[in-house]
Amino acid sequence: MLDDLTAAELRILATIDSEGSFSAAAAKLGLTQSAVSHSVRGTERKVGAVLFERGRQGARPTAAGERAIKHGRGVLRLMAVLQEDTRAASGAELAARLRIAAFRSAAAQLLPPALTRLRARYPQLAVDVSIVRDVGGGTAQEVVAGRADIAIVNLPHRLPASTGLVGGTLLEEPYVLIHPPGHPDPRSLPVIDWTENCSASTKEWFAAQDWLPSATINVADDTVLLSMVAHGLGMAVVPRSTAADRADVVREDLGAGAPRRTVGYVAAPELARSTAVRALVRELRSLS
Amino acid sequence: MLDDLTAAELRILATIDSEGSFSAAAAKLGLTQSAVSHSVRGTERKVGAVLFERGRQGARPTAAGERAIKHGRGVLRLMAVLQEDTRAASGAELAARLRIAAFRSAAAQLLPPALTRLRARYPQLAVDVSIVRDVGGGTAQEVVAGRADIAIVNLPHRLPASTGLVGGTLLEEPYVLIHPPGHPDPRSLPVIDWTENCSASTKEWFAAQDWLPSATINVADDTVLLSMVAHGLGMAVVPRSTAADRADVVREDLGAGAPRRTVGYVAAPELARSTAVRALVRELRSLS
DNA sequence: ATGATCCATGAGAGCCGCTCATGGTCTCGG
DNA sequence: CCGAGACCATGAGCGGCTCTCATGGATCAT
Repeated sequence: MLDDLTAAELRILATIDSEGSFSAAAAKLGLTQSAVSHSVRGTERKVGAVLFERGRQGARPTAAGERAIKHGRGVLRLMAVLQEDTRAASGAELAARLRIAAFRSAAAQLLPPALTRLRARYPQLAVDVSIVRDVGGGTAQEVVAGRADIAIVNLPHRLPASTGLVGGTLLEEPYVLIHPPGHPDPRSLPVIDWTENCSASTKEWFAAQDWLPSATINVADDTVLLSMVAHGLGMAVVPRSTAADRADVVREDLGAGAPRRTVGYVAAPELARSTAVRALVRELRSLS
Repeated sequence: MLDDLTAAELRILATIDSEGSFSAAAAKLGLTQSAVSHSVRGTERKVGAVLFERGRQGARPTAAGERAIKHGRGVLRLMAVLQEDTRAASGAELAARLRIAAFRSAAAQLLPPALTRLRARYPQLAVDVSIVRDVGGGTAQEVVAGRADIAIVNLPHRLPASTGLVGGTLLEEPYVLIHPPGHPDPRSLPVIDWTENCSASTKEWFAAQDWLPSATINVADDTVLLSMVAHGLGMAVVPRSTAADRADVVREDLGAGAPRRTVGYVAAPELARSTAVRALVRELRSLS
């Protein structure tokens, strides 16, 4: 009852959950099925609750087990961060693995310069970038599921606060109107929209205008969109940085009422304080 | 290097930090000084960094030690939450201890009804309320220092985001003007201000008025303030709930431009997800 | 010097978590 | 209906880890 749980026990709980049975977890962890059985029994005694329903198909977590597993994963993450972090603070190289989930345009525009500087500062830091389409749960879902340490998100991001994630703002920028060079009346062109575009604020802006776009084309990729605009197929409203460094389109400032997009990040609270995540956030912020 | 740290080791680190020496920590934990020494040596080996500078005055954490201790405290808190929480989920009584830090008026007005309902829901939940003057770091400081699980704060609250706390809004209410009953010209009375009053927004409001208070009296306690107003010593601008249920003062609505105060909470991220903290937040929110 | 603080270290006791071996229970397929 | 093959449970025993009990060494006061 007053006994501590060990990291090994928590790892066993988590592994049973993801593998689905005691024996599979044992195999995965290089242990005996017996060890796993004993261990679970022990933690159940310590916690004072039954954590798994054992059946022929393996083991399923009970309600209590769910909570234990969830918090247990948090403990394990935090302990990993503790080790990496104190090693880093002692002057050793930060030799961790940082898993970033980002939507395409962020990965293409924000991450390269930030990662360059991060690599210069921490050469031993291994970085995984996974590209996630920013629909549904979006990139934050990757953090919730434990597949990423930090997610780059478009703010405001609609995810129940109950997930317990923490985050912050990275940069804010206005949208600009882009159109083909040399067109006599760009606003008569059809609008090219982009699936992952944070459409709420741009839609609002369009609604407030006294002119209406003639038609709408939907495109899945921002590079394709830029190329279509450059070829005269239409005009588009995109974040300024998306259109930066393109000589083949014309940017038109939308003035004070321009829609703006805010890019932020989200991380599990245990990881938000780790050196690796904080270093990345610092680099991303210093870009603008 | 790949070895897990145990909860006992983390507790030893934290205790050395707060007690200042190996021997004092040993005494506090009911261990031998030898055990502490061995333990620290072991964790230093596991982590790969020296965590304490040993001197004649005891032991001081190194930079690496600071980080290990900080994260270690987080791990310990999270492990405690894990145990309480899974027990609660298994149908047992939630038998935890919830430490609340609040400023005086919140403790007096918000907490009593919320705690009544909390007690009805979780009879076994032990609650400690500590009153903290809302100056300087304010109540949030108590959470940062680990002396409280949740703090009631006035928003916006100015604390560096780097502390990694999470929080939210609980309620928002307007300020009202109160003055003695039956006074011919209440606005000619001196203003009684109150040290803990969230003065920024009320100062702004006064500055925007076309009349100026004749003088200012400062009082340290809201009950005293109300009593002074009731006795005709002056008038005051206070949050509406502060003046509620007082028949001996007159409340005057300040209209649409009235200053407002926002009350929120702040908690360590590990604790924000615990059943106890979430239950309290739920109760506090359902008051308004 | 002597004592009072610290922390370090070596040797042993005890506990805890592992493996090994075995047994129980349920669900298949012949 | 009876093995075979999934599961998980349990008891015995071994090894390692972490305690205590001794010391010992360093530094600072008186």
